Amino acid sequence: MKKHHRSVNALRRSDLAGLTGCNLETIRYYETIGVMPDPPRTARNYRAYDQSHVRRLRFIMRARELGFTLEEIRDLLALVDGGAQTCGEVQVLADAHLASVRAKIADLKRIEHVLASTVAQCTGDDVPECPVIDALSEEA
Amino acid sequence: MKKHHRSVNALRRSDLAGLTGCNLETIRYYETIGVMPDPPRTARNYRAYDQSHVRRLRFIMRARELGFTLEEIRDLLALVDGGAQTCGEVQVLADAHLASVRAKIADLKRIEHVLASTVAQCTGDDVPECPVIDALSEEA
DNA sequence: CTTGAGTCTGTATGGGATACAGACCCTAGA
DNA sequence: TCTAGGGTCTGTATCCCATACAGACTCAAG
Repeated sequence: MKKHHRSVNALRRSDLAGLTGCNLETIRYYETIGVMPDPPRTARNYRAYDQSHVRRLRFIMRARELGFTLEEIRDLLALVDGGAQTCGEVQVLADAHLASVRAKIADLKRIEHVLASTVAQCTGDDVPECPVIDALSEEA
Repeated sequence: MKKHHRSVNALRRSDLAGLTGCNLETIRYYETIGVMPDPPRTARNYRAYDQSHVRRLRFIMRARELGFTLEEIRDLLALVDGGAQTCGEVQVLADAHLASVRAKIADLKRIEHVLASTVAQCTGDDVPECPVIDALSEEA
């Protein structure tokens, strides 16, 4: 047994980071903004995490991967923490997020279209005339 | 004639903002980061813009609308300011930007797909079981 | 006991703005 | 001519989502 002087199953910050893949400092950040709870401390003031923290951090990370903002995640967690979340409530949040993701995609597609069709006109030559510069400079 | 005591065609900050639709404070921000030049000042230290500033700010705003970062815009402007930009040089920058836009779209589409197919399983009912929560909580 | 690694806190950085405070100034109306 | 209101000036704070670093402390292995 390694770590035999530490209380059973107590995880330090680096352990939690290792188990979740989350950056060390980010964990602390999540605590200060309140999406992760302040963990209990050892006698020497070290954070002592357990499996519940691992689960919660993974939840947060998966939500972030799906593009939920920390504010949205806070709302999701508030439902879950209340213990009485309903599928309906969660769906409202998820649908709202989905809508904003779709809006961003639409925005970027518009940009991509303009950009691609402009760049397509470039000769790529050693000449100063350039459709991209023209598009940005035009006195529309 | 209005404004007859101001030097001919001198534009104040609010004039430039009005002509371009750019936020007042943003203009100052662009000056501090150097994408807009420090304009000449009146005797009383007021910024005195002219048409060249209008053109440059419009250029910047169009580039921002196309999602260029201010850093990328700085590069574009450096080429233009050099007066010897070539279509080839500009194309390199625009192509790089286009690639990053496409990467973002791909990312968001992946997110959209996961999110949409998960939410589609929601009953929306007043029950605690929810596929979205399950997906975020799963011990994968 | 020493040494290196881990942890603690507070604070700075980044991008891209936006907002506000407190001082100054300008112009139109009375 | 005075005054009231707006505009302008600067510096600094705020937002989001982290990431990084400094300086102090502590822990574990040799």
